[in-house]
Amino acid sequence: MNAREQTFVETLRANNYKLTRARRALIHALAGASKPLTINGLHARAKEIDPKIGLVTVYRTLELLSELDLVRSVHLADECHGYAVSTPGHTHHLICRACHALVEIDGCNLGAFLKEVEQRTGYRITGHWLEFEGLCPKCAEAEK
Amino acid sequence: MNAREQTFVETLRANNYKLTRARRALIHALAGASKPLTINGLHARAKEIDPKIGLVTVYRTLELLSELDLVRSVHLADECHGYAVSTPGHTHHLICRACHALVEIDGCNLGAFLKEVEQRTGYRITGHWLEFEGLCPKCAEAEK
DNA sequence: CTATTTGCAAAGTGTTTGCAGGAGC
DNA sequence: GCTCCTGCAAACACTTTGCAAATAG
Repeated sequence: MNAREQTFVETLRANNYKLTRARRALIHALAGASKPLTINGLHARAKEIDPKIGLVTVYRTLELLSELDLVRSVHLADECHGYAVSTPGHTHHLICRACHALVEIDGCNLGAFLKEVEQRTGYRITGHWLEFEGLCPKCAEAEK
Repeated sequence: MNAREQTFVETLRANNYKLTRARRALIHALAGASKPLTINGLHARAKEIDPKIGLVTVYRTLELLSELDLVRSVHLADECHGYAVSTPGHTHHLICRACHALVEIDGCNLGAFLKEVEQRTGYRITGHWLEFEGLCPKCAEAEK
């Protein structure tokens, strides 16, 4: 069990949620992922651990984990809904358009641009959402 | 017929697409909008002009207009798929979270940040997607 | 032992496809 | 007149809900 899984388990306990077979399986599937996965992808992975887990449970568990800020949903260009483990704080995502590997970008220096936009438009900006798409070193190499 | 509609019509013609009753209705619905609309919203608006227009045609026409870069899809926080008229070039969107009014932000000074991220990650970044959420002046006023 | 959680089945949404009739050029 | 486009219905995919049985604590 790695550090990520540890956090999941502790957070669930701290909030009085039971640690069931299905939840363990899904947590493991999530914690081991290096890229955002779709609901179906997660279901498939979780099934390897607990073959009985149903798709419905995946939906419900993701909703729960999402409320606890343990996972966060990512919008992929092609398929709208992906889920990835969330690291605390404000981050952005960089996703490889070939293999879908995901890197979290922390430290976001949009501040100045944001202020400029606020002045230009009169809006009060309360949030933003930034995603980068590109090629990871491996895929860039492979494409040559 | 305003300038936007003109562009729509010309682009369709230039690509050998027919200018049908349904397309006119949808174009009008789009061109008059100041905020991104959902499929259903567009369907409702288009129906005011051509009561016979079916939802299916809205889907198909939006797909077409999207291919021609005349509209672009926007991801709203709550409802995933919205469509807005696209102005040419690279822009970002600022959307009021209360009334959904949309402002296009042109001039995007992400360049430096982008380079930094490229160096940090080794990725070659080929695209990005930025959306701001906030309160427009009117709604900010109303909320007091 | 009790309350929560699960899995199944079924209902509900939103989107896409096949096809015959209708409209644009 | 010929082709492209539309509308309908039905198929399809994805997500949510109701409920009885299973299980964690």
